[in-house]
Amino acid sequence: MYVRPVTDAEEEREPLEVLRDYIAENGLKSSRQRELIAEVFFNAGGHLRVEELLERVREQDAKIGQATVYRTMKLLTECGLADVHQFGDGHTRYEPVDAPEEHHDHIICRDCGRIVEFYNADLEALQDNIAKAHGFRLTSHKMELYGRCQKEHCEHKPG
Amino acid sequence: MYVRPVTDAEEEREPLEVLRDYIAENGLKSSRQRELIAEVFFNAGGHLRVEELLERVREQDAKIGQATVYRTMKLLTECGLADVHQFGDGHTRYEPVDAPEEHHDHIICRDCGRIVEFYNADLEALQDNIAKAHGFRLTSHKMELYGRCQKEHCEHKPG
DNA sequence: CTAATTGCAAAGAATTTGCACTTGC
DNA sequence: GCAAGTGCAAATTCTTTGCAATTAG
Repeated sequence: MYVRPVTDAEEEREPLEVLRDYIAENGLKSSRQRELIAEVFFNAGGHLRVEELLERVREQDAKIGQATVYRTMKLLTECGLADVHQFGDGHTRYEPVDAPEEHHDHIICRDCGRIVEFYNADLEALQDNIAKAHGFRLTSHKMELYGRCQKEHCEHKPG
Repeated sequence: MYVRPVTDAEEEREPLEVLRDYIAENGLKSSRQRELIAEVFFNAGGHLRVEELLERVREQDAKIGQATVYRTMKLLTECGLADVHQFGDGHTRYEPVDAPEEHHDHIICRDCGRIVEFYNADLEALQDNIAKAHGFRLTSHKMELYGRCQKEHCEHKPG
């Protein structure tokens, strides 16, 4: 797994802090529900479907409505704290954006559904060049590699 | 737009021919509807939503059911003649696979929704290497660059 | 106080499925 | 003739929305 090097200068801000600031700056209000959903989301390890997230959130507060989870995930996406993915299994997945400046991509196993993250600097640079060559100013990208992982690593079965 | 060089040796087979063979080899049956849907699909230029495809197909035969279009697109995907894409606007899009060995990727404009295709050999090679490095045998990939095209090219508005 | 947020249930949108009828092989 | 394909409508699944009640600032 790629581990981002964090220097003192670029120290990361807590996601919840970023969220609170965004809320304050936009005339919104914080709430117990939003805090809970965000907290569960950021501690969950990523690639969560809304359904899974709702499940985990309800372990802490059974009364949370699914609409609130949808609304909160949209909010987190707006303020740049979450990324949306469609890996082709029909489920929308959200993933925390820990370090906006160090984007990562995904390899998905067609056999077992395992999702592996990777980071490749050459790839990032290449993408920028391609976009420029076509007259685009790049804002983000998604790259998904689909394949089969070696048998010895292929532990889980698709859900 | 990238144009694939076609040599005599790797001459392309007509998609409809490929489809007919697949049907024959798998104990399926051809039908007027399938032929029509496939024909419209391959002549449509790509990135079609099912809804748009259904519309165009019904111009030729108003009685075609939407379920048939869904079922046919699934069939075309199975036999490698169509690729599925989710570009994040909430619509599933299908695109013809003309030349399986010359995959292309997409740049999508966040402002006008324009979808531009590109091919980059370095990118393809890099992907293979990345997959290998993670113990995956690559079967396919999707890469989507999101950005903003220069104003002078930004003609259409998002639909 | 006032406006934003919530939970619920209903509404929507996209896709799949059951089934009787039709059609290709 | 039999199995596969079709069209329709109903059923699913995922997500959004309307609204009255609640809550943060």
